Amino acid sequence: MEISSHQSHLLQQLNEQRRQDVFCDCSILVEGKVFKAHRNVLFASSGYFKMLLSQNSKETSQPTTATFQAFSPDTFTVILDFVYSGKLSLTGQNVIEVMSAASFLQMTDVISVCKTFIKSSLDISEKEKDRYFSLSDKDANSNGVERSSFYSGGWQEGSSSPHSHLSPEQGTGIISGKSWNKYNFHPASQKNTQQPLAKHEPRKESIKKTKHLRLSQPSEVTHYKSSKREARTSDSSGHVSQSEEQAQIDAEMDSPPVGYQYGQGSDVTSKSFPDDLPRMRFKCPYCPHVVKRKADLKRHLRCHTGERPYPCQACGKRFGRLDHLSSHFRTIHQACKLICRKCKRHVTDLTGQVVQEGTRRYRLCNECLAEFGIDSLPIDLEAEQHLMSPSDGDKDSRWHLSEDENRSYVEIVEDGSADLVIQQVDDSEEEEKEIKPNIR
DNA sequence: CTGGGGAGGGGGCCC
DNA sequence: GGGGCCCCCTCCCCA
Repeated sequence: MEISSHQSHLLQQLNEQRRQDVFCDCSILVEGKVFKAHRNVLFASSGYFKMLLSQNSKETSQPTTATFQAFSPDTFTVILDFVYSGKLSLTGQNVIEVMSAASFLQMTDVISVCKTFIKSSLDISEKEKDRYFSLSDKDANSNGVERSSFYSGGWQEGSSSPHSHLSPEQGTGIISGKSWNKYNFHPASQKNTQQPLAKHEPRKESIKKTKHLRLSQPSEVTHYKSSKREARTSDSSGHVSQSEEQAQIDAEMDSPPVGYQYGQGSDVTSKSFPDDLPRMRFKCPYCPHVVKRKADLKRHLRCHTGERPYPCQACGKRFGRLDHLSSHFRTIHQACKLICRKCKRHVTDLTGQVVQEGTRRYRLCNECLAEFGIDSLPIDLEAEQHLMSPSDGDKDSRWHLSEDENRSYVEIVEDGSADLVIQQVDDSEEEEKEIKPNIR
């Protein structure tokens, strides 16, 4: 006979003991703030503590003290509250740090939930953008989703699916039922978890990453490839099956603790964890990459999440970085390079002209123009400037066009590649008027 | 098949 | 922290 409330009751009791500092035999110091806890609970919840306390098992008479500087007390509060309640309080503000801390502490279930949270946030973001761009989309749902979600890792007996996943849309739910603590000991038990790594994986870049990160990683597939690239990768080596992807996650989970491997500002006072490396670096929860700045980590994370918040208003191609969009726009749509596309010679407004082919622009020298028998066609530079000039506002609305401008945009886009438009360009003037895509 | 060039993408770092 | 520049690498196309 099994009493279903026993587990939750037991956890509640332990939580009460923690709050009242009863039987607490472990102190965790986080940036000067002391957290009391039970080593049994920490051992059962975190791979990191398991390793730490295992080494300390022969000295059980001594209270264990651990010090962390890799994350804030607030973050550790979230983690500890989860350990003792199964409830994870995630917000858009803390999710990265909680995930980083969970990675450090080898709490794979927390990492999974954070990943799901981030992914869901991105989904929402994408939906909102799509809705914004699509005037006809009246059926968009999931409005007003609370970005701060409360994840309840249950000890509930009735949780049938041990790996059910939540999204912020769902609000509250169960992480992994009564067996959540098992993950910490046996990360491989996540093999069957339906946890997507991310909505959009970066294109296959394993070779490069291997070089940079000194870690072999399976190829990854982006969903934003150009058609040809997509066709090639989707049916060849670029394709990664769900199981392979999961295997990657498992490999990642099986890897040594972040702090142990990279220093990451951690310090365990009573134990001898190496800490030679620079402190206060930001560790990517998806890969071994470490950056110095949080902003760089945020940028780096986009290559895992596939988030591409910067669409080119001229061709629709999306970019994960504004500078990449700018570069793309200058190169593709502005013909900034003063080089003849055919003969590669340097051209100026006197020796060559800008050719417009659909939304693409490039320069041809007069000789090549004559060779191809293309006559100059007038182009409304003013309109072009209006078309390309971003308006004020947030990053999504910067490119929004007035109705007239929008019309001209559509016309140009629909020009197709067959029609070539020659534009007289004064280089000096163009530089002054330089069009800034998506830029303030 | 191969090499060159274009384009995209990632990291470091400065402002 | 965001924007932007520079550098480097990879992929892809094309001659």
